[in-house]
Amino acid sequence: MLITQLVKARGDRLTATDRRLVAVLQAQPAEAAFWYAAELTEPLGLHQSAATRMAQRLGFDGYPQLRDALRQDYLAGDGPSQRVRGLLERHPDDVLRGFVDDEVAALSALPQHVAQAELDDLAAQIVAAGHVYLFAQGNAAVLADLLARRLRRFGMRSTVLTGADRELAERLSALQPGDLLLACAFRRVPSALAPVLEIAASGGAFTALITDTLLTLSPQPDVILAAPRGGDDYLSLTVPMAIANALVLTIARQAPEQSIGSLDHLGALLERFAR
Amino acid sequence: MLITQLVKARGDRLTATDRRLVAVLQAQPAEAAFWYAAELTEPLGLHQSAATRMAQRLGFDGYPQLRDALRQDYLAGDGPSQRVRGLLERHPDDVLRGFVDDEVAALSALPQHVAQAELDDLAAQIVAAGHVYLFAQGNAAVLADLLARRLRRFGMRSTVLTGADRELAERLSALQPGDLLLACAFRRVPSALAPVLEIAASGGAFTALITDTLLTLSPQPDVILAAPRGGDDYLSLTVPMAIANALVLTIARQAPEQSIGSLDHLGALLERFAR
DNA sequence: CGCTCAATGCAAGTGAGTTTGCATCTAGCG
DNA sequence: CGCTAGATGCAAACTCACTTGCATTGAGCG
Repeated sequence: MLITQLVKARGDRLTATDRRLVAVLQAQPAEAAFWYAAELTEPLGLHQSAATRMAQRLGFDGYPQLRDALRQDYLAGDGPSQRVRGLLERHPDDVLRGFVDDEVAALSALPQHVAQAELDDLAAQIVAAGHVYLFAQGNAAVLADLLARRLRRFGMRSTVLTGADRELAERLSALQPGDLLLACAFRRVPSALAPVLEIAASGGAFTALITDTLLTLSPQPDVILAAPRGGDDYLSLTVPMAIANALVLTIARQAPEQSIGSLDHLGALLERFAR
Repeated sequence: MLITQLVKARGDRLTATDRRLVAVLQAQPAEAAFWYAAELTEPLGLHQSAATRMAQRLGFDGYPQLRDALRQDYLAGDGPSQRVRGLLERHPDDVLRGFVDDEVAALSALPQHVAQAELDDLAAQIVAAGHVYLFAQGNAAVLADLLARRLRRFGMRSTVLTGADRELAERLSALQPGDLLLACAFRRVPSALAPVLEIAASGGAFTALITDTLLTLSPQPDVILAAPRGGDDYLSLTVPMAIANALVLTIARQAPEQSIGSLDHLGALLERFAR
């Protein structure tokens, strides 16, 4: 994309305000191609001259010249005609486009498979839980890591359960009634999942599972959030990660004082490190 | 299409010249939405006032009003911003739906920001590299982990660079010419990034960066793959993860015997564990 | 054949959008 | 702490696209 190339080449001259404007141009290329300077700057509370100066810092005579360039770029590369072409004939060489198409399709379908009400339920359980255990094996481990990071930011305590059996058993030995186990597993059932679920359930913990197709397990988790992933051969974590993110957002919504307060606390701690 | 509707309704008042102009508007709706009156009329050897008068005969105050209508019609119908419509009617309580909308929008735009050719270049460098160093801090660390896992499956050696300065320095001490550094950084520049890039570059390594907005760094990486992430407040890793996945797929495509062979090898090893 | 009306080109006038000099403010630096 | 350089807002000046009155042309019609 032209605007990205321009920033790569001349970005060192840009100010913070310029970058805010550029971000808008990147996010809304079609609309921005029509805008006057004021239409670009006013939503950001900036004067229209900011647009002129950003354009000049990017090497153009003025803002209209930048806009012309954006129009050309938009019509040449990303115009609607190109788009339709893209959807019809699959791109044999464009791995990125093909992959993105699959991912978008899978992601768009996610709300049909997971209801907000289910997220609300699980979020409430997590907010109420004493300690959260996150189980994952293999690639799914990055999901558990991500969830652990986000929960930590909210001031919630969690333990990531990864690795071999002995490791798992050790970590689970601290489990108490009122705790919660959230497992992430895809395609195949990890051999450790059944015992972990059993231990958690018999220990009085609430159990939940984020998965793609693993709908029948024994013991059955209390909550299952399941949505198919896109693509056939290469399975990404986009869809389950979206579930995880939406879950985090739902938690933040349910316990705003706790989550926001924790972020403030985090900021204060960070400043003490910066000294 | 709007212009067709207008002619149906008011076409009886149009002159022969008007119809020639309308035909151009119908044939090139995307381009015409940008044109000044003169740009529309001059290719036909007509004066710009012809545009004004055609617009008036179609019921508009003047030519700019007609053009605005064409733009609206273009953006609403054929344009890529049907997603904007989805973003307007926001779901206040459905966190999942809102989040998915943002993510789909950002992901759809990804191919506009990163070209397959760029992925091809970087993939070739990675295939040729002796050792791959993956740098990431904070949330981005999950990305580095994911890349490390995928590369490992292809039989490529990699080192994840996370954590504090001393740790980084130790790991980097093994860096050799012909190695490759792939950094992941978003929104803010991690303080360790500049020295790491410097060390890698001066050590003869190829340097690359996956990012959202960090386009200007010193030293500048050899390759930058940049695409904005969706949403305003909550920034997910969906878009950068898609870049990473597409990169992995591109590598697999470029070095099929190596990547597939490694997977076979992995399967054989797994069986020996299962015994 | 000449009259009338509508269409079109021309060019001056108008107004919206853009640029730019100036003043203010902030951050970096000695 | 004061100084300098750069960034930003403001407002006047300016540019340029658009409109409109007028003149010309051509077609239709008595």
